[in-house]
Amino acid sequence: MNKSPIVDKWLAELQSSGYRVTGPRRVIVELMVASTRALGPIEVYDLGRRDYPGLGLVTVYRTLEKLEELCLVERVHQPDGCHRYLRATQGHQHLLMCIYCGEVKYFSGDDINSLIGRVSNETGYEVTDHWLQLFGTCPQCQRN
Amino acid sequence: MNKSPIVDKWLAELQSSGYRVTGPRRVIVELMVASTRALGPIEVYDLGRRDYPGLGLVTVYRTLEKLEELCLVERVHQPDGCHRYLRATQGHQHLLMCIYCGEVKYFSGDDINSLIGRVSNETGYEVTDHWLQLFGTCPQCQRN
DNA sequence: ACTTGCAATGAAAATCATTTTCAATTATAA
DNA sequence: TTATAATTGAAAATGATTTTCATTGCAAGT
Repeated sequence: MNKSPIVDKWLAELQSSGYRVTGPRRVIVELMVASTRALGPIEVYDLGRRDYPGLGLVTVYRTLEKLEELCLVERVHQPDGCHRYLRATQGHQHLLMCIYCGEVKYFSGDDINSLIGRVSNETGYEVTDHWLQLFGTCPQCQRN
Repeated sequence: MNKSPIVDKWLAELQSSGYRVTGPRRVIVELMVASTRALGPIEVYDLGRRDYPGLGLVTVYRTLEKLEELCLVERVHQPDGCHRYLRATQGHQHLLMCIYCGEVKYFSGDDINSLIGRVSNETGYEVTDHWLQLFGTCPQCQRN
């Protein structure tokens, strides 16, 4: 596994947040940094064990949770109710994800913040979360 | 339980689709027709047993599934991964749901179909599903 | 380098929503 | 009224995720 400044940055981020840098975490970070696809916990588990055979699924869950907390990855909901994890983008973007392989494309939606402000005013709701996501089949998976 | 032409319509819909009209289904249909909130399966189960004590949770799931299939209710995803069910609206609308009580407000988003068409063209993805949803706390629940 | 305390680990068990199985019941077409 | 296939509810199974807990191993301080 080659050195990557981004991997180092993530590990430093963990460290400076009071978390320890361990073997399992290193492997998971490397995977997440390298992937352009959104990965499910089991995928991370399977891929991770190639480099670190003792890796436990529980640790995968716990590490992804911490990385999400540090805004290094984001958790993406899927129509089937399961989740995938993806390197976080700077700023909030909207995405189109392939439901088969997790490949992700970003797109610029219309400004959702003004929509949220408007709807919030009209309804009196305190809006705490929003989803603008598209799902589909990527060109690659369409061939399979 | 009072007569309701909408309840009758739903039951007729079940019937004409080859499904049987049974006690449990009648109760669930009455609940769903009457509710302005999105209800979770357990809620439907608890409410339903007031009128029909023998009602089983499994039957709730199965009936909601059929009602969704007939486009009489729609299933709403929540941030926590669970689902709620809500009387379907005519046409596709976007909603803002209270994560505590399930109260729902509809809002007109910008036309999402043109967005989908555009993104689909640009990426080569075949878009099969989309989410434009807001979550928050309704005025009522903000007081509790 | 060497302790040492506390965070992190992995296995197993627990949980929670949902689905399946199956024997008993019941709606409805004939 | 009867026959039959759909429907039911209980219990068990499932699948994703979380918790528990005894063991391991970072890393801060000597």
